[in-house]
Order: sequence, then C-alpha cells, then structure tokens
Amino acid sequence: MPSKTFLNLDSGKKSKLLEAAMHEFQTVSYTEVSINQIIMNAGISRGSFYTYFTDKDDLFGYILDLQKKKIFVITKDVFDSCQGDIRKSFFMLYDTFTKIIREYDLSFFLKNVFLFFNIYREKFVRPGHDLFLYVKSSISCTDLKTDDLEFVFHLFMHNLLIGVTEAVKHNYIPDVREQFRHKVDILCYGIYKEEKEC
Amino acid sequence: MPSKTFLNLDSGKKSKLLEAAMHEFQTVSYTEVSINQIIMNAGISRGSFYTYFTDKDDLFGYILDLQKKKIFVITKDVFDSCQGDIRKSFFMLYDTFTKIIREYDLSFFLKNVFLFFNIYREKFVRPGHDLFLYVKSSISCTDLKTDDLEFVFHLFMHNLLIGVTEAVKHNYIPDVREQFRHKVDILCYGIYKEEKEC
DNA sequence: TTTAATGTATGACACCCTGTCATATAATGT
DNA sequence: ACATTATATGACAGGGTGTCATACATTAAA
Repeated sequence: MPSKTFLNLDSGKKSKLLEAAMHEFQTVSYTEVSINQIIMNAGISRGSFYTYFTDKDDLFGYILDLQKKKIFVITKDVFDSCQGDIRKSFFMLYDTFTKIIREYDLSFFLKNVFLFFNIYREKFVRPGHDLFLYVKSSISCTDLKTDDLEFVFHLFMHNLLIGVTEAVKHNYIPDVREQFRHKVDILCYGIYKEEKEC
Repeated sequence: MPSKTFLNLDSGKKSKLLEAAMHEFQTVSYTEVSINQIIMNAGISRGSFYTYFTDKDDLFGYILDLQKKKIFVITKDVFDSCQGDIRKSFFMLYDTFTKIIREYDLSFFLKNVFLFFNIYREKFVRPGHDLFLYVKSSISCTDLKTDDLEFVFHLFMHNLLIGVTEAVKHNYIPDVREQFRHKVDILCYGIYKEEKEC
C-alpha cells in the first residue's frame, strides 16, 4: 500500500503520478515498466517516488485496488439484474466488461494481467477473497448440485477472466465471445450426452 | 531457439550451461533470473551466451521445449491406458504429474509457470497447438455432447495446469487434489441438479 | 605448408534500471 | 522565532543487459 505521505498529497499531484503510471502500464509489458519513465512523465523526483511506494508491485497493487472497487459494484449489479442466475449472469458479465473496456480505455488493465496472473488471481479469483462475499447474497443456488457455492463461483470467475482477456487480445471478435459462452455452458451442463448422466 | 553454435557444442558444455540455467530458474522468480548469474555458474563469458541465445526468453523457451517432449509422451500414455475416457484420464494425469514432479526435481518447471503463464499457454494449452494433435486419436468422444473435441480438451488441460501448479504450491495436500477432481466433475456433469438439465 | 575462410570465445563498453540516503526545503504548531 | 515534523531531492552504489571489435581455433583450399 502507498504511504501516508502519498495519500496526503493534494489530488493534483496524486492523479498526475497515477496517470503517468497508468500510461506506462498501458504502453509496455509489466516487466518492462520502468519507474524511471513514470517519474519523468509525472515530473517528480526519484526520491519522492520511493517515499510514496516501496516498489513497482506496490504501485501496481494500488492501481489494481482502485479498479477492484468498481469491479465489485458492477459484478453485484449484474447478478441482481439476473435474479442470481449464474449462467445468465456470466454471459452478461462478459458483455459488460468487454463493453466497459472498449468504451473507457481500461484495456491496459487486462493487457498486463496475464503477466501478473498470480497476483491477479490472489486478488480476485481465489476462494476466500472478498469479491465472493460481496456478491454472494445475489447468487441463487437452489438448483445447484453442489452446496459449495464459493467453489463454483471461483470456477466461473476464472473462466470470465480468461474470456475477457482473450477478447481484449483478439479485438472483441465474436468467435471469442462464442467460445466463452460455450465454456459457460459446459460448466453449467457438462460435456456428456444426457444418457450418461441421468 | 538457440543458435546453431549452441547446438554444435559438445554435450559437456551444453549441459553445464543448461544445468546452471535450470538451477537459476529453480532458485528465483522468472523476473529475477539473471543471465549474469547463469554464465558465472556455467563458467562461460557474457559474449558466448549471446551467441547461443538471444535473451532470457529464448533460453527459457528452449528449456521448456525439452520438457514438452516428455509431457507429450506421458499424456498420450495416460489416455491410452484409460481407453480414452476423459474424466478418468484427467484424474490420472493429475496424479501422474504431481508424482513425477515430487520424485524428480521438476517443480521449478511449474513454480515459474504462472509468472510466465502467457507463454506457457501458447505452448501447451491453446487450441491449434500440437499436444492436442498428438493425443487426439487416443481420446474417446462417442458419448460427448459437443463435436468440438479440441475445445473440450483445451478446457480440461487448462484446468489440469492450474491444478498441478496449485498442488506444487501447497505441498500436495489432499484438499487440492479433491478440488481438482471436483472441478473435473463439474466439467463433465455440470453444476445443475438433474431436474433442470434433462 | 601456407593461406584463407569460417566458426567460436571474450570482456570492456555504453546504457538503463533500482533503491538508498544525507541533505535541503516547506509547513506546522507553540 | 523556534522546534518539530512532513516532504522533496538527486547523486550514488550496485547490478543488470546486449553489443562489438578483437582474438583465438578449426577446417578447407591452394
């Protein structure tokens, strides 16, 4: 997390740094992101940066957190508007997120997510983390086989993450969307023909 | 790919470099892997390294390729011994890979895979690549809903990759194995109770 | 055997990056 | 006016990368 010093900064300075950082994360891959570049664009000194953040991961984590909140709200809204139907919700989440990413320039956020996949998973997808708790009450589970809803949510969420990332990568071609929906259907109904499972 | 010069090297030199590289990849995270360190341990000069490989990615790609061949054979064997049953095969693949990684010291290979996830996916998991072609004939698909076998394979394989990586991370606790098997079952039979799907 | 040509090895060099720290400056409270 | 605390700075040490002119070795040809 950023230091108190950073948080106390007037919002002009703060957003100037944040914007420079965003731009850098947008432009090059995570490994190539250079703090040198960021501080040059933000017009602050090397020393200042290190009184705000401990390192690149710290900075990225903070930016991720800012996005996280938005994602929470959006996700919950989708579940609510689908009356908790998982299949419908994830179909809609795919469309919602791809739309947002296209309209606002958030693609950086996902572009580099694969390079930072482990952290990202820790923050959003893995069981025990708070996105599930936040939307839990909105999910209907009466017609589910398993009672381990968190586990199922985890599985779907992971799939969504991959789907949206692929969409960004391949310029939102319908193929990717179809593949995603196909996967959701497999998660819902399985791969076997009826005879085998009933 | 490595240069001809490297391939022409006598196997003593080759394996000395490869061992040094393996050791480095085992010890620190992908980003932290230093070519400096590798050449020091291998006892070769900076210049030599760069006549063999273009950069770190090139070296890692080569090491990955060496492992890939083994993985192909193992995977095919498992499918054959399970008469092509997908569910059975993936249960067995999990056990086989975790066993191999425990017995031989291959854990490095997966330890860093998440940090390099995008490359890894390109090489093994994504459709269009050759692992599927290699094992295709061993998979039975008569009782599958979909005729897009490659797609299903992709889905399962991805899940396997995550499962095994988790296993390595969490020291092969039975919980992770159970979770993996649970996921495979969801992929096979879906999440909904019978009433809904029949 | 001498010469040419090709293959291989080297480490100094230019350049970039990171994290620290002693020091300078600003802001605040008393 | 002074002390204290908060903020800003850039030079510096240490480490990393990729290149290149040069040297050495091996093989082929004359």
